[in-house]
Amino acid sequence: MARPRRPAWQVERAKNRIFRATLELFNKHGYDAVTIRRIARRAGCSPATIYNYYSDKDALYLDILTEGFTILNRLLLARPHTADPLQRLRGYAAEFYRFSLEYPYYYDLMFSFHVPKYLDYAGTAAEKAAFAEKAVALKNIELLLDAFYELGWDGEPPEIPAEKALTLLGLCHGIISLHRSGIWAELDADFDTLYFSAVDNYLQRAVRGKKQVRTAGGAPGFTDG
Amino acid sequence: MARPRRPAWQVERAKNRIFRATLELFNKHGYDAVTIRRIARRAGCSPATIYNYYSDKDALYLDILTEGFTILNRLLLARPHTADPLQRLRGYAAEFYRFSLEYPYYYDLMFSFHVPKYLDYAGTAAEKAAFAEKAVALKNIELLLDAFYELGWDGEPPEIPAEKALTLLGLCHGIISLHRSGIWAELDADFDTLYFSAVDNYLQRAVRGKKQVRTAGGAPGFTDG
DNA sequence: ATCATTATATTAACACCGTTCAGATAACCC
DNA sequence: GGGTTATCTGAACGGTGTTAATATAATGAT
Repeated sequence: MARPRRPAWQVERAKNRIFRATLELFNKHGYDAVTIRRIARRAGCSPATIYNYYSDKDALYLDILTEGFTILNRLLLARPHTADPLQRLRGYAAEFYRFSLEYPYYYDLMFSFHVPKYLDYAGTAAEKAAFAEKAVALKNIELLLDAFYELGWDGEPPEIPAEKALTLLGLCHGIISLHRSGIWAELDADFDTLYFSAVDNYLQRAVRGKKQVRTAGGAPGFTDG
Repeated sequence: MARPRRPAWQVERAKNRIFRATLELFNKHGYDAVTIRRIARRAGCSPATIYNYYSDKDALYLDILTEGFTILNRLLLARPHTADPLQRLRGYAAEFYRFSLEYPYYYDLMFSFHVPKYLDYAGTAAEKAAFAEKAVALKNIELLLDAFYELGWDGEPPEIPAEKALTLLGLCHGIISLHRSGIWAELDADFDTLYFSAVDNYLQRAVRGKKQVRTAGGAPGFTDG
């Protein structure tokens, strides 16, 4: 026979050179600047070579996406741990906000664009990378979940904290996203205080409503559509 | 002299043929399918002709954007008017939700993508179209504003209803956006009930907190960033 | 050492994209 | 009809993601 495959670590190293080149371009010049040809130039290979390591550009973005969730996770975990879950959630919200300002490219990729995510890769060659992406993304949500569990009370149905966590995430993202989309650029609302007071109000509500949450009976009047 | 310009209505008619071709492509096949060449084919002209009527593709999207806000406005106004502002806001939220499902391409264009908006066109030839876009978009927000004003009390500082309106919009958009981005596709949270109970809870809070709103003193503890 | 084999890399192309510009076409006034 | 000019278009430019054919290079067997 002839020429066995390179050992896995060598393949990984070559793949990593492409990934790092992509990352540098992405960090410095943003989403649109990441083209196969520029990546190739920076990685010191030909454009076609990239397709030996990534099935297509989307698969490459899947790795970038994972990096984004990893950065966010590192930021969230880097905060000094506060025992009070409410205070912790406030911290998370503040960190999330800061992340959106410091890493706007990542933010859009992670939360705004329709970049292929885990489910889109089920059964494909990139499934493993997609699984990693999902896992890292979930780690962030789990931080919220933990805090809301602590904030809850004994016997609280387990779907309640999940609902609260997702709502908080939605609230934070919604305000950031609308701000970033430029929709209310003309309204000159003070974005900063809007964000923080909205989060604060929501959290206050989540804690004050402890005993009466769910007495509303599941959103009456909304079935009218 | 020779060959005067066509009357304005004729120019407008030609421009409109391009616009309608774009609209049809956009409605049927979405953002990515709208290419200058496809528009030209459908409008029965050459790609270059389009540039006689629109300075560039973004200017064309500005018109599509306006159409989206117009559709939304029509949907919101088509609802039977309810005297209770709270009930009306619920209706708006439901309609907003339905809009995101029925017009997903518009939704992304209006609220998610970084499409050039009014401010980006200040001083350019497309400023007039940009101004129309802004005006229509604001009409939608004003519906929310009106309801929150009614919901308030005499002597309420005027920035409070604005804050509430934008927060509600942020909340609605955030949940929809995260859902659409596919982030929590794997969490199998019931998206429907999540959306409506979040909105309901927020509105309940807005009405219950009438007398104590703002006693929180403007989001303490958030300056830590 | 050479050869056959095959993993890896590259070259060159394909079919697109948005945009521009020189030139064709066509409509009007004189 | 001729001159003028508004309007339209074909062809091109430089870009994109992707792929098929080809070249390079490394190894095991002879």
